Amino acid sequence: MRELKYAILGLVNSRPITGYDIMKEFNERTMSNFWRAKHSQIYPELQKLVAEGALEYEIVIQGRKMEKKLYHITEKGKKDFLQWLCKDEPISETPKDPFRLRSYFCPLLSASQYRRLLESQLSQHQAKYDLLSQTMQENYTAPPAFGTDSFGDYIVLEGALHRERGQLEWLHRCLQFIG
Amino acid sequence: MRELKYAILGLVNSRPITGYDIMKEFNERTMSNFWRAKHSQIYPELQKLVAEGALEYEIVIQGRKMEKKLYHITEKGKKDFLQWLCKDEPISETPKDPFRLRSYFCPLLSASQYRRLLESQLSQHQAKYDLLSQTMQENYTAPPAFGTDSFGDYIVLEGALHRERGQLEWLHRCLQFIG
DNA sequence: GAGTACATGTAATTAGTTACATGATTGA
DNA sequence: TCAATCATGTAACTAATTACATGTACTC
Repeated sequence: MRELKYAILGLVNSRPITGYDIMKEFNERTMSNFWRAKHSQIYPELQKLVAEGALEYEIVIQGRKMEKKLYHITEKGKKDFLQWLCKDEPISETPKDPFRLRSYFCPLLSASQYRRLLESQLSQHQAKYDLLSQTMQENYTAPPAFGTDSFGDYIVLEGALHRERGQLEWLHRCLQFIG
Repeated sequence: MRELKYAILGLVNSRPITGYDIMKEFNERTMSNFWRAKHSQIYPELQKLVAEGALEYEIVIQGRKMEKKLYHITEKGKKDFLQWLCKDEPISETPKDPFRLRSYFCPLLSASQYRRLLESQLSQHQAKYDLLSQTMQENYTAPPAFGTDSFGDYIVLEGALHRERGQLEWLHRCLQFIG
């Protein structure tokens, strides 16, 4: 489905950007709440998108001589992206989840062993939830209006909070069962 | 992390089983709520597990001459599996989500276009939730005790319900914002 | 006899991770 | 000058999907 392609096109569409900054978006910014990619996947994809005519780049000199490639979207890239954006696709496959896989086989563990695993998951998910909560508080006093630039950011952050909340509730329920 | 390996070992550990039936577990049973695999991935992995000494098989004749391979777990396989099962691993990476990717860029769509996408997602997730709900009602009058065979089945079904509930709540919240 | 489900495989491709590899810039 | 970060790439490998390929058994 070339999702990485469209994730990149979306970013370049919003502003001229380097491969390095695209990587930061994927791994450190809001984007990381629903898509991640390493630089080793991003750079080849950028080259492919230039070859396809969806992107162009200019060389920019940083400092004395370091070369950066600043990518711009082309008309073709913009058309491609907007066409993808409004497509109504069936809900994606249920994501693979290694902890649920363990949980499925948990009757083979002792209660104390499984409790230990649950508590570890719980504390990590709680930390993640707290961090998301904090980001929300620090960045939004009120929900931004639909159509404003930050609306996308806001709703996916809301989505991440809902997802973590569901996860935490489930983990608490599991703990409750094993007593 | 060889998760497919352990998913298969867990199934074979519970009973002697054919590759075909493993495929059914992955794609039609409870397992499909947190792990999926096609037969083209399962059969080679089974061969690998036999080569590793984690599984053995016997040929069983079905009808006149059709050969089935009935897989059994070995002591080594059992040890491998139990060792994996009690391992406390860090929470898995946030799953990739194509609809959230679209949502992130939704300010480029009109309200009616994005509403259409949201409503489509909503009805599909609602249908999934209803199906899970029904499965729960049909199979469990009361939660099974920890340690019983059906406990694993039960909690991952609970997990799937929590996940879908979180997703539905988020989609409703998005709809609410665009009015 | 036809259609569906049972049963098992391989080949080609795409997606993604880990490791290898290099060099410049910035701030302490 | 040292360390962290900026910046860009490739190679090897693992994971997963799609397509190709074949034949049997069961039920209507």
